[in-house]
Amino acid sequence: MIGTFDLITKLRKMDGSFKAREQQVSTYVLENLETISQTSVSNLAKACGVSEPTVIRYCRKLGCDGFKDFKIQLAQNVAVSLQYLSRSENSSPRTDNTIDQVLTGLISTTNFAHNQINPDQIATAVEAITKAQTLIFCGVGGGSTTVAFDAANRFFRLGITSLSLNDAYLLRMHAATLGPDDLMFFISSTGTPRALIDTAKIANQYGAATICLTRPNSELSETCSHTIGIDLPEDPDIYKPTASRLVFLAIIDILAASVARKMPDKAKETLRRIRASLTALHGNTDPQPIGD
Amino acid sequence: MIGTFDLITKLRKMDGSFKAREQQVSTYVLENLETISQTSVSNLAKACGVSEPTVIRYCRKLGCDGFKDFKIQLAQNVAVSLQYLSRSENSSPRTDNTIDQVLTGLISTTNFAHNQINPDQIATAVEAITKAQTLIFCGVGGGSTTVAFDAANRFFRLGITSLSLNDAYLLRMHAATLGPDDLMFFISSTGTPRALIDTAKIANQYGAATICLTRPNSELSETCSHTIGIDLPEDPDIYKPTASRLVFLAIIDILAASVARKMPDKAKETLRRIRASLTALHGNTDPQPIGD
DNA sequence: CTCCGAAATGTAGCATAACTACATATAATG
DNA sequence: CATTATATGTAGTTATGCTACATTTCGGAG
Repeated sequence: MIGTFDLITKLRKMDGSFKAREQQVSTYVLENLETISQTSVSNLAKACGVSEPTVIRYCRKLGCDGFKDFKIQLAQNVAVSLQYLSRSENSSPRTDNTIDQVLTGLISTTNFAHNQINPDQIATAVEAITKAQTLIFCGVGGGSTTVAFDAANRFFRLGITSLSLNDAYLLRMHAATLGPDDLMFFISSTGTPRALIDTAKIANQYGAATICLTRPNSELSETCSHTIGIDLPEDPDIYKPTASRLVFLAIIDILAASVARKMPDKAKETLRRIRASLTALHGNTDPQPIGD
Repeated sequence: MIGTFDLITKLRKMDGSFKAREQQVSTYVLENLETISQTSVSNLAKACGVSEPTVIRYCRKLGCDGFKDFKIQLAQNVAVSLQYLSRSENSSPRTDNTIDQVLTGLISTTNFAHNQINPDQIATAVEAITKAQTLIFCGVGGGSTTVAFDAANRFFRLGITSLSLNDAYLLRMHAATLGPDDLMFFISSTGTPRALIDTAKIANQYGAATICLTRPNSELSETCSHTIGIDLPEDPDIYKPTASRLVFLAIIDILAASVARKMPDKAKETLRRIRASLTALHGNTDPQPIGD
């Protein structure tokens, strides 16, 4: 929808090639970019010493639907262009821009992930999770451990029995206790840890579903029955921690949200109970991350 | 100029505190952020099963001049949030856009946080952390527990003794063992949990540094010696998990990266050792999230 | 010149959008 | 159960964006 191929640029580029009256409009617009969105055709026309239809024809020439569309596109362009200018005031000297670096990294990694995520894989995973009685999230090595921990924490809130494991022995032991109603979910950025691969094999053997969130075509991915494949670039700057686990967490969020929407009643009730159980502690029922 | 201090955020923040009909509008808006700018009051009202004035009142409640203003501000917000998410139409049918919703939420929350983070507070925290011998990260309630866990995991990689706690008893007990060389780092999205506040008091008493990453002006914030203040909107759609803990994690990343840069030699050596210890397991020294 | 025709611009009126004032319904309170 | 408050809807007003058509302007052929 947002066909906004940088309207301002287009406008500048075409400037000069307009017929006399439209040029007047163009000049005025360029000088008042920020305020146009609050103006009406008639005002703008008056300000340019031009008739209303001229303004509209001008908008059309720029590829907009009409004045309305023009205003919105322009407003969006301006907002995008100006967003960085405004943030310099409150922030101090800013000698070191680690803040920018990390947050920019997070955004670009998110964007990168967005293109990689295969909705079908998500859908398949969601279906499997919905069917499962018990979820076991497995991650080893630190980053993935965090993700697994958080995942269990998310899904139990939906009323699904969930736990997370990160110990190589416990992984195998748990796998051996599973049955067809259970699901083991493996998290790994590399897809190589032996502990996970072996555990997946055991789980498969006993008929449990196995899903992994990991690099596609990795050994772990080959072993599990479903894969959510994602291959994120690691920043070689060892001081700049990777954003990949954040994206993994975001994917867990996607799964949790999708699952919740498939079973809204149960989830709603569970969350209500959880929230109620917390009210006594906080005396506060505002929207909050349920459980701090 | 653009008074648009992230309308989407505001909208999410206030969500839940609306009266019934306005809530209906809010819900619809949140689910159709991108298309609102092309809609008219009457259409929107119809789509929500609500009367036109209700829609307008809703806009006013959000601080907009009227529907017109609302549309423009929202369009600008969406543009800023979405500029990163490449709208590639490779993404399949898109019947259910949970993926987009979660990732868009993450990005807009990140942008929002970017504007809130005070570099001075970060700098102060970094200095304190650099001086500390032992770091104890404290978070209770699930989300913050994850963050604390991950934080300890990050900082130990820099060669700083770090652990994380989430048990109310252990928190207090540990606090009682601390001295001036130690630092307790509290994580809470609300800043209200008793366990954390009490623990901070104990830690203060014994001369340990206390830093919190939480809502500014909260009780926790008042108790600690330093605060990294951030007040994130919670998405009241209980099915859509909050992005706030992801931003918290990103802030931890910022801290870790900053600390690492202040002590590059030690950190580098530690990371080298960690990586070496893992090579045997993976046979792989490519840039990777150190430790899967 | 002046006449024609095409391009450029304007006029006036229409449909719809946004908004307002007031009326009705619903919930809270004594 | 009556009485306020609060929430929501109805219907009508104003302003906005747009369209169909009229008028002007200008370049060139006769």
